[in-house]
Amino acid sequence: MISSLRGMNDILSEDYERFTYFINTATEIAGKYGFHFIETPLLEETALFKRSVGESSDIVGKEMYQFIDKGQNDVCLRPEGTAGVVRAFIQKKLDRAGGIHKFFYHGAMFRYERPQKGRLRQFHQFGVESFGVQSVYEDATMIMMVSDILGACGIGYRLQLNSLGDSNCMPPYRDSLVSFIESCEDEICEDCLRRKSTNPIRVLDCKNSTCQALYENAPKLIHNLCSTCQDDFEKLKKILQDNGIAYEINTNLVRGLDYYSKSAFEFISDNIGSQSAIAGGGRYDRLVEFLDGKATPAVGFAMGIERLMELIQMPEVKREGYYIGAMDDEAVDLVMSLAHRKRKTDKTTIDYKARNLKSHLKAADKVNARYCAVIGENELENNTVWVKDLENKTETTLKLESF
RNA sequence: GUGGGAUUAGCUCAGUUGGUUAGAGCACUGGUUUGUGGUGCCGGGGGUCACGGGUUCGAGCCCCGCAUCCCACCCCA
Repeated sequence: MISSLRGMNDILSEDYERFTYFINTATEIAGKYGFHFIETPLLEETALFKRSVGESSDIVGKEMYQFIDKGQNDVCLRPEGTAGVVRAFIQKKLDRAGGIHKFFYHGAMFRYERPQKGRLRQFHQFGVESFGVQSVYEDATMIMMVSDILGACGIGYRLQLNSLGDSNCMPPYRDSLVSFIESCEDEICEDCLRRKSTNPIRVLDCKNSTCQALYENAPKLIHNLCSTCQDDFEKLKKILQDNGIAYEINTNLVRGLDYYSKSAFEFISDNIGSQSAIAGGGRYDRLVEFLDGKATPAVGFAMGIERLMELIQMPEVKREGYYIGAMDDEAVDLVMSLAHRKRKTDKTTIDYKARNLKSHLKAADKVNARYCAVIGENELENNTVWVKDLENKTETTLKLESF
């Protein structure tokens, strides 16, 4: 037997119901916020991710499905969604067109990691990207949208916030942090030593307890923001407060992708195991120019659909449509024609075999039909059909024409 | 990449110190007078006990290997 690759799952039956319910709910809300669907390729040039996600990130460093195709192109299955959307935005020259452009997407992402609860090699994200809005109100709007989507699905969360600064305040902060790291270089772990030269900010969320103890005294970016970043961060907090969205500040929230600046946020669930981030995002004002576009402010987020699946409160399933069955072999042809007609307007299930009434009622119940319609000898003689409403338990006999 | 656990029917799981033909519940399926479902009753099918070796008169059970899954580290959605 051939089975699916490690970390790559089939989605069907009840899982599929939940999956599509989420997509539909999120799509509807994104529409209300004025976002439009964008589909980008699953396969992109490797350089796109190296330049956007960043070579220092784990994603690019060790998790990409990268290979050389038959035309000798170095390509990658996308590990995340933002890079492709930004590439499309630039390629369609929307950066030069100016104005505001808002997109949402959903689809498969690929990361070569060891699978565990809430972590797959092929997983699905729903994400949005907003281009051309520099205002911090848009950052708040992103968070409100995530909150709305989670709310509509009945999912509880904790929201963590941080500011990563901008090109004014980040570089000097980085320098002072590097000096600090060097001051205790002998005591930190190997990973941190590597991070010092690749992406020093990342040492802050090192899980090693010795390191954490040392970093207690490290300079915090949040205390070294320039006035613009500081003002925006204060404003963001105020907007969230005004709109009843609770948050906690996590100064160690740095996020694994290099392109973020200013607002960074993560939505956490405490009910799904150790892979607890259900949504994450932030501002990435420099990314469009890093990818050779005209400088354009941007902000976005992504949600991990598989992680949300078990948290979604599904609406109650209602009985729907018809089940049609025959009690006499002579009636099967008629049942077939009736079903064909009914399907123009209603969900209809039929049984090709003549059975007794009880069997048909059982079967109708099992497919969750609203009505069970049966044709037996009596009905055949009179050109009628017997119909029972399985919800109200009422029954009638109708002329075939009026069924 | 590093640990730990698991693997017996479609699913969830029993299976005694190693001893006949490996079980249960659910699911599936047939019947239950040609007339009433979701909740009655009676039947039925379904297993290379993950895979490969080894020990033994004898292995689902013990030993070794391997694969896969799960959980965690790491990182993230």
